Amino acid sequence: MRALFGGRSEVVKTLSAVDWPGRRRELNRLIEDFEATAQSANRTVHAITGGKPSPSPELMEAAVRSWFRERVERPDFDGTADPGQEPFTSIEAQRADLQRLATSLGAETPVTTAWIAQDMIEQNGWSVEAGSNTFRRLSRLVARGQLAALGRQRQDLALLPRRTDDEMFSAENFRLDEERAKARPAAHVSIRSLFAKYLAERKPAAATEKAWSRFIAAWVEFIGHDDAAAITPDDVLRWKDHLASEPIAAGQCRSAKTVNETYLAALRTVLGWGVSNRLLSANAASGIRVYGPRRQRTRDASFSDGEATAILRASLRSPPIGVSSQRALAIRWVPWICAYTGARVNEVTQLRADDIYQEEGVWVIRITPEAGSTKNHRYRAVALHNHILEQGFLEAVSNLRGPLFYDPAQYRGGKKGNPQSKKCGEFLARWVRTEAKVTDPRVQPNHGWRHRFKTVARRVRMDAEVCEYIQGHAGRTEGSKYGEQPPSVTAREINLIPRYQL
DNA sequence: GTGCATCGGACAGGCCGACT
DNA sequence: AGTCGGCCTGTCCGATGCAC
Repeated sequence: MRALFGGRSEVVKTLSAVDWPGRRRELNRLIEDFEATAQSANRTVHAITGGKPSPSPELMEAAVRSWFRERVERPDFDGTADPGQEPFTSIEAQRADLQRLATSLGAETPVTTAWIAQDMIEQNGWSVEAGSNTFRRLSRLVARGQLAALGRQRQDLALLPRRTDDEMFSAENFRLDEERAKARPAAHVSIRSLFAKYLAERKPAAATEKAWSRFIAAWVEFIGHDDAAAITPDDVLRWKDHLASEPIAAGQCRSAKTVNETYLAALRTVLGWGVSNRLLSANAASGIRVYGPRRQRTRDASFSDGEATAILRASLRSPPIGVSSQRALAIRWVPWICAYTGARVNEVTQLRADDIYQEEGVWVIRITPEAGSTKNHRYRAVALHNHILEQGFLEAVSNLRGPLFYDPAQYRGGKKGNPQSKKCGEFLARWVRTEAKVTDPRVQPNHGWRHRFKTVARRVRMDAEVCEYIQGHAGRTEGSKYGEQPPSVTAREINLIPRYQL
């Protein structure tokens, strides 16, 4: 192995890039190179040492029986061959050789026997050296198979009933082979490789990849192996109990929802993918779930009037000392946009300068997965409320380029699951707690706007279908998925929301 | 020291396909 | 078409680390 790494036991590389994104890219490239080298080295070592199993006598016998069955069931194996034909006579000529090999140790291996044996070794992925004892043993078994096939052929030619002279080819032995094959575990399938294939095919959102990677890792950690085919329902049950009873922070346990719909769902889905792609025979996690108490709600999820005005008032105060211009801009405008459009906070924090434009004479914001992500993977354009325009939002962003609420230059090369736009949303959540002093843990600091938007929309009888569109909910009925909500329509409905008087 | 980036983690929200 | 539940995604919070 060491020789394949230039005789070294350590690999040291120095990063040459001067900035963080560059370094991260360089590091990723180096890691990829290293892993590729390690993999190819592994393959080389594997090829040298075999790594492949040496077959047991039982396995070899079974393989010869399987060859025999295939041979005699082949369409060209019939009793019509003319005994005078060349192939027939040559087989007859080999008969004596085969007989000698099958019964005595020192005999020469006929070339056909060697070919069949070699083919068998390759087919089964065995490690058997030509000329080794195992090879000779296999050759003798193959010779017995050839003799039995020959005997069968002679019986067919002479229209004699088929009879098995060699016990090795008895019906009972074929039956036992089938039983053993059923009992034998399937080829090793690692749960990590299944997950990787699932990711490659499904291409889930970055947030999902981030979360599920942890769950799969937690599973492997718990069960102590990586073999997906070896997982039993009892294993999964033990994991379920462990997850539901393990104390997490503050002496609490995970909720049933967390266990069922994140940890178990991830495992179940990945195993299910394995089953549907014929890599596994059963989904060991299927149907396993925790039954826990329902969560109780003791207040409305939307901001109260007092909370809403507290946040909006705080947005007008000068921002905390030291925050970047982007964060200051976020504090000033994001709460207002959330209040008047009911958008998800990160749909707003990912807005770019180009996403604010005029259409049909109406100023709109474009919320699009291109900027980062949207939950329903769809684009939408939503009018800005007159109150936002009057406060000078357009002027505030008119000179900006690119993302409005975070600075791409600050990017250090983090994964897609932790984008800067989300961090801006998290920053605002903290700001709501500490600066705007909305501290009730039963209401979410940003998401509370979405609930409130819906509540207010009902109060002013906003058109329900347009409201769904504005908030970026997938259409509830088939009909609502057709057609568009033009800016003039969203403008009309959005301006039904009464102005916040501070 | 501090602001921002990153990651780990719990869980709420909500899409969407299956089932009537 | 409406309902339901599983799957998936986003929100929120905590901890830690780096650069200025």
